[in-house]
Amino acid sequence: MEYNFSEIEPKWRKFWAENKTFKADNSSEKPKFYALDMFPYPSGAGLHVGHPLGYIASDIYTRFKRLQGFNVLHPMGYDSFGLPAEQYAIQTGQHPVITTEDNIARYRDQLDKVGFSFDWDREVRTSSPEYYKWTQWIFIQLFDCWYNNTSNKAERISGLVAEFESNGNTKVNACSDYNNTFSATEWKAFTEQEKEAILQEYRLAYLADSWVNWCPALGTVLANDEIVNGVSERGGHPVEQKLMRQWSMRIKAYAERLIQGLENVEWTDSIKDIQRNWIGKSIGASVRFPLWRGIEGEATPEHSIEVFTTRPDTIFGVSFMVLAPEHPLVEEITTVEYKDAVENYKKAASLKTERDRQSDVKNITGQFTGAYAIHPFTGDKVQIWIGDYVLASYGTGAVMAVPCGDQRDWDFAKHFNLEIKNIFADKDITEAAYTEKDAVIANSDFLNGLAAKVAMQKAIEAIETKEIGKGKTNYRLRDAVFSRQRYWGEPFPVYYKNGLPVMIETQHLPIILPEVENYLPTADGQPPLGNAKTWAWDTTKNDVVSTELIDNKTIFPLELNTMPGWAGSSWYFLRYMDAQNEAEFVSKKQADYWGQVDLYIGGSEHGTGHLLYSRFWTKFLFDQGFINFDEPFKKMINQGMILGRSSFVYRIKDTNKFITNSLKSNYDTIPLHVDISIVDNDKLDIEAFKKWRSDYANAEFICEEDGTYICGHEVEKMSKSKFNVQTPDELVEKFGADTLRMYEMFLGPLEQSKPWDTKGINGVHNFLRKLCRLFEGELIAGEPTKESLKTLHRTIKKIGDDLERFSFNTGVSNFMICVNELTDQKCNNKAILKEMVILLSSYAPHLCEELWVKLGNEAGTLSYAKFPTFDESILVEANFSYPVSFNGKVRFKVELPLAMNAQEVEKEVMSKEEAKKYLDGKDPKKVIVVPGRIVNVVL
RNA sequence: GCCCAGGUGGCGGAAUUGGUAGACGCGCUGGAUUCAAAAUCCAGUUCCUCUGGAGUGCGGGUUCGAUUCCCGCCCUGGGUACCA
Repeated sequence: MEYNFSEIEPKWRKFWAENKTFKADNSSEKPKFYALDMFPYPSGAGLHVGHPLGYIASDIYTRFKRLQGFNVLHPMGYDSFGLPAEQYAIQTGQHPVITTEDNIARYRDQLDKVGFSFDWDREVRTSSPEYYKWTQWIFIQLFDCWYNNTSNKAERISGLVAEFESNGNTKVNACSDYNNTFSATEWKAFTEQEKEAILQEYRLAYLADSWVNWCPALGTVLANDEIVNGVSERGGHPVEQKLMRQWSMRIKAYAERLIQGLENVEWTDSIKDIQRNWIGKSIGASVRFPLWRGIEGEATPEHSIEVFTTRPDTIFGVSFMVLAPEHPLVEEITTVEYKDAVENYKKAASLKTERDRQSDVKNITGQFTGAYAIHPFTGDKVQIWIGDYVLASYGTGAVMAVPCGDQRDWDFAKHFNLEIKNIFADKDITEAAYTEKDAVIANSDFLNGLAAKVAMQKAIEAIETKEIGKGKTNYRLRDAVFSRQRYWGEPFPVYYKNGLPVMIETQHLPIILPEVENYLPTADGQPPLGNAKTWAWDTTKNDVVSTELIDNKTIFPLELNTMPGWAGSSWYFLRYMDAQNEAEFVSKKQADYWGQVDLYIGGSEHGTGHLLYSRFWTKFLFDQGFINFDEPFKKMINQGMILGRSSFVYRIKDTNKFITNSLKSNYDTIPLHVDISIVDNDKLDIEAFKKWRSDYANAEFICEEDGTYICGHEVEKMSKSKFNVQTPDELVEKFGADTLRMYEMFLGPLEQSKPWDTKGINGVHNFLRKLCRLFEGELIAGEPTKESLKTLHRTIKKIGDDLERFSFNTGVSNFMICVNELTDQKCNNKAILKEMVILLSSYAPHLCEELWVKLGNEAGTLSYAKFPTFDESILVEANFSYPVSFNGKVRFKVELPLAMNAQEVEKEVMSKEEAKKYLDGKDPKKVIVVPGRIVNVVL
């Protein structure tokens, strides 16, 4: 049988689509399996071979699960809100809806060519109103909830209001930035305005003035995870700190649960670590240092500086304090004498961008304020400084400086010649601070002689007894800014009444993104939605109306910001379960049936963004009883990146002459990227090169001896500008989808990054052709040979094991071994080939469908066939060829029955001629026999 | 700096529990077939000073036996960072 993939493959893809072969049932007697891929952003560039890598793996796995009798959910969709479509709109005026539609069509076309078993009836697009209706709905739920630290879950805001009305806020244990207390009477006396302002401090989605990362070049704020090395992840523009009124998400409330939850998921250690580090839990104590009032002479407890420390055991080592320049107390405490110096320092610090501050770590700066605090245990006066190594946004924005135990404090003390007390027994701190937590504490009153760990506990006890602080856990995780000054995102279902945000009732959703003439910010600096003419909420008609009608009585302005990219992607896995539901975001029934995602495959670059936010929303939806699981992704695999292999030609400087790779060192050359499509196995197609660009039409070449021009190569990220992008389409065209699927798996372990190289693709293609040759002659129905049965069952075992541990590359190898063996055996037995086809069908589904029919089976039944059962008895051997080693070096082999015990094996081996040769007349000190494994003779 | 992952032939990689290092594929070499080419088939392919020896980044250790376990170091990739 000829391997005519270009005929076979489209035929079966059409068959699957027409017969809805991969439609998932919403209820079934079978066990369920939910396999999810990270849905793509449909960019204009289309897919390159790196994109489908994870999809191929999950597709192979889900096809395997179907064969094992699972009801499989394997959906796909598009994360279709985002910046590139908007920027294209700004440049060309093309509406992002159109760009997005076009890109999705291209993606779909490319995806279809690979033969995935997606259930396309469940497709979601985050930018479609039917979808973002529910994103808006979830936002409203978050707005309507607060976090109760006592019950340790999100609760409705109405319950909080009821509590305020009966008891005020004194008994409330909430995750909140609100520090004041009020009684029930006081609460009732507040105006609506005041009440809402307080409630904002409790809501999980809240409006607040907060320091945000403002990116002037992009004209929007960015979340922490959207900034890399102090510049925007997209575009690399500078980012500055700006105080802005923005929607935020109180993800901090879930910090502890986000750490704890990692214990219950099967993710790699590395991605769990990324999340733990990002959340940044640190255990320590908060301590108040009273201010020393030189003039009044005594400290007043109301005036104190609160610090957070992870080393309360080192409290006797405190010799000064440092506040962040932005700390609110700075102005109050600074003495007249130091006023100008402090002001100057503050100004200088505020002018530094985030990036400057980061790159300037070695440059130690600070300024004494003239004020002193009183050490709560020793009563000593300690100087209060400001310094920009202390961050306003972490802890309390103030530190107790312990130079002997913290390198930054040590550096600061050295630089400004401040005291460095040594409170560690037998540790030298003359050259650097001692930062390990294993020292014995000295010079520390009641902590003397204690190990750091014990001292830590004791210090916290003392701090609590003295009522100057308490044990405390801090998290680095900040609340997530949820507003973006963009057009192409979900509009907020929010209008403003007297400056207060009001949620639109959920029955009026979705609030559809308005048309604008211009996608840029407005002249007065409003976000792009400020350009919309129809963008006001009529509370009598419950409809969006013209902004001209705004009267602030019944018609109010709508929110001009849109939601960030991660809004839609934080819950899409739930929508797939019930994608067509118009009444709910997902029905309880479907959410209960499908439950957690059993297998999630995607890149690890989402470790601090998407994977954290979607866990947060899942926990929230769980708290509110909408779903019954609080971790979205049970098992996750992070596929590695496929890197490009760029080809280079070498042009002699200032000429149009090109030198082949091996001779380039003899000349002064410039390497130039050359399109990989005109290079085959590093050999340049010279004619094609001349045609590639007009300036090369007259190029001259200095070639290898055999007249070929050999290119150099380098492994780099795939990108258009490096001419090293390989699209899957070309390869499907040339070799077929089954070859592409198997080759992408054969490249190496899924999780590893690896360079793309088409050199080896022939090997995989030849394997499929070799397989076809097995089907060329007449196929026989009778008993298979013992040999073939062995081959088959060895393969069943290996393929099954490989799939279970996601080792797809060894899976491909094992198929090759199997086909090589069956070819040697000239196997034409139907029973063997049938099982073989089922095994291979998840890797190479098109060809296997074809062979399945050739074997006399009904078309389309292969996907739901039964995965072959491994029969161990077939592989049982009577003999084993023992490798015999002397001092660990294998010298010869002896074939012996496996039934033999150790003594018999030893006797047999030692009686052999070869053994005598290697013994060389000596007596062995010891002979180790591991039955069925090895014999080792120690001389 | 700290945390995580990794380092094996010319190349991609295999070795699942401490037990024959280099499976499988590419590439390369030689041969068969062919007028020729493609395709296919057969044989070989870790290195060396080759009846032997060395060898899984480097140095040590544990063990009868180490790619695998332990200690120290080097390199590559990823994450993160004045986080108190």
